Amino acid sequence: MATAASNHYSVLSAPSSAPPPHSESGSMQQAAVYRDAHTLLQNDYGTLPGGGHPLSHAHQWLTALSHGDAGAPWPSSPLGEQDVKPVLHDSDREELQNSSSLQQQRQQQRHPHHDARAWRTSAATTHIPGMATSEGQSLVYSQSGFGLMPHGGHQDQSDEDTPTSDELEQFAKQFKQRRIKLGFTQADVGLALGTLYGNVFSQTTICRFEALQLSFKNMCKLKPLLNKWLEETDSNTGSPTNLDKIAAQGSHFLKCPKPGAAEINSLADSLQLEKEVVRVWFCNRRQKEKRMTPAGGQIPGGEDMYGDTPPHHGGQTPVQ
DNA sequence: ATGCATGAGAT
DNA sequence: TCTCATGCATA
Repeated sequence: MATAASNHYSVLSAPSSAPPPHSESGSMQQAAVYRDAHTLLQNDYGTLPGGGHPLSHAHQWLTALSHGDAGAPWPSSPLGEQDVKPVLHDSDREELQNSSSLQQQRQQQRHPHHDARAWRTSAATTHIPGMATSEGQSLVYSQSGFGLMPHGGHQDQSDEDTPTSDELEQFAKQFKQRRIKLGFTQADVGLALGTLYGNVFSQTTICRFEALQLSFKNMCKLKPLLNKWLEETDSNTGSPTNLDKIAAQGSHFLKCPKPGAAEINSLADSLQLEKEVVRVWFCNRRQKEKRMTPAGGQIPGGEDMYGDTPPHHGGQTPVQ
């Protein structure tokens, strides 16, 4: 249960002297933010030290800031169902000595931690039994109610406009799966985006996207690009995967080990492979069949699975 | 995968 | 001056 580790979200630990409510800086960021955050946002912001700014649209989810003002750490959440968890910044301990760290702290801390989890994570019951050590700061993770999108506006578009955090989450997951299946690394994708649409991104960014560690706004911005890349790459690679193709040919072979030109054609077409490739595949397959069936001719079970079959000749093994 | 750093834009 | 988006370097 306490899977705290994996999700870094709570890191607890204020060593010995937990600093009292950090001033605004640190606390605010970590403090709040969760999917529902938006809701809160509006209320909270005003309180920000800087003088609340209109970041409303800016960060829908992640920005949940709290009013870090001295005073109350986080408002209880207006939401309703949330979990409260203790959070602490251990980082401070590293250098809670000087002020210089202030800036960094807030920035750094916030990213990795809450942003991401802000929207999506949450639910998991991971709550740390921990306790707020000395001061007991607690956070509120919301989780279930997300319907979230920015408040009352719109929220259901799936693609073009404002995706739901759920949609983003789903997309990210799907994206990662496909990317892997297609055999691309995060770095590849980032680079591809550059050559494809002009915006190059680093492995870091792609990674963060997949891990939902970017701000909501940022995710929304990147999604279309990644989606486009995915579609393009996908269609390029052909719908069927290499494995799918092999499997398809394999099953076809069972029915007709010696397909005619027409059949090869249609098969090649449906698999988006060159006719020649398919033809050779069948040749190899037949050959293999012979090899495996001794003169006596007692066929084993029928076929060995069709999953292997590396072509000899022209066959290149495109395996990912 | 993530800590730390930085430039850009908003305030 | 703060926040955000992003990247480098590295565990």
